Amino acid sequence: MDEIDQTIVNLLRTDGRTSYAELARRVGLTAPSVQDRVTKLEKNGVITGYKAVIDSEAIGLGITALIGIIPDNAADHRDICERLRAIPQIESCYFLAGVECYQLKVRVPKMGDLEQLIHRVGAIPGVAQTRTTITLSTKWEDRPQPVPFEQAD
Amino acid sequence: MDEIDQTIVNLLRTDGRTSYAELARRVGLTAPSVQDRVTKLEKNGVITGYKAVIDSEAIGLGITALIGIIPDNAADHRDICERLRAIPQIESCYFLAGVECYQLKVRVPKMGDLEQLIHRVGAIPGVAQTRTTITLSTKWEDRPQPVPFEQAD
DNA sequence: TGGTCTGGTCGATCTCGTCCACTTGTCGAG
DNA sequence: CTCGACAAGTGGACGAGATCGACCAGACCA
Repeated sequence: MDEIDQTIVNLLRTDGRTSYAELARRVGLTAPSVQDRVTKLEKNGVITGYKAVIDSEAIGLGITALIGIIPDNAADHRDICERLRAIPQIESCYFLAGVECYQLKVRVPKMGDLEQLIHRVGAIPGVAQTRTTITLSTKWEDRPQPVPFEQAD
Repeated sequence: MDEIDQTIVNLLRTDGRTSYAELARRVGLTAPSVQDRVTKLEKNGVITGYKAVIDSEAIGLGITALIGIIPDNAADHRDICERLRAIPQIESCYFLAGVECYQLKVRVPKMGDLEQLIHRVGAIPGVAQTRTTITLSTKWEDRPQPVPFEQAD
């Protein structure tokens, strides 16, 4: 993971469809060697995938909400996690240090769907309480921050 | 935005580097027509970009935290938002319906950086209080949820 | 000194992206 | 009913990109 790898990662992070030829021009190498580096970055788990960024509202997922989960004492986290994973509307799931030990980011088409979703999460064994916050607007999301400095492989 | 567009969006959402030729095979069209559809989806703001997904830990951003912001009465939200945007470590920023009117997702290399960041956010005029929660682990993040149903353009 | 390994270049070949002309189907106006 | 306009797709052609193998230079070590 040298400076060239960092540049490649930064470029792909901002535009995931940049061609190898273009990357090669940017970093001053040839396409095959860039491809080789990218393949290694993928193998090493630095690059874990590529995604098109979609406007949620445009595909009918107009409502975004954050749901905090407070567990009870008997909570089986493995089980909770599995059941959460089975709910497709949960786009992100963080395990937190705090009273609310999970935070979920969910997206649904309508308020009724959110209500249903909250009930479904609340019904999971081990979940004592949930706290939902509606997002009024997303100022920005997943903005790529440049690779901070040289880093071991 | 018909069924074919939805399939294309779903495919690109899971793998943003899928070639037009491959998309064409999947949806039963030719490459040029798929390209035409994708271009339109980009123009209409359905597809807003493409990103490589990077393992934050692998690039030295091992610490993820959520910061809630409680504003004071004199808060100028335009100004707060601008100042937040200027902080690169803030990867996402949501405007919420609640006492904590913003929630930030931040990533930093070390705890010291997080402390510094909290002070910087707390020093923004209009910010009365911040509440930071460390994420112990990210179960999953930005999992693409399929396009829910037919949707007007 | 010589062998090996890593990371790069070069060139050939195949696929893909992209442009353009043509076709088909739909719909509204005359 | 017919005509023209428009949207959406097809097919072909051509240039650019992806990909593979062969080869090369420097680092490292026995």
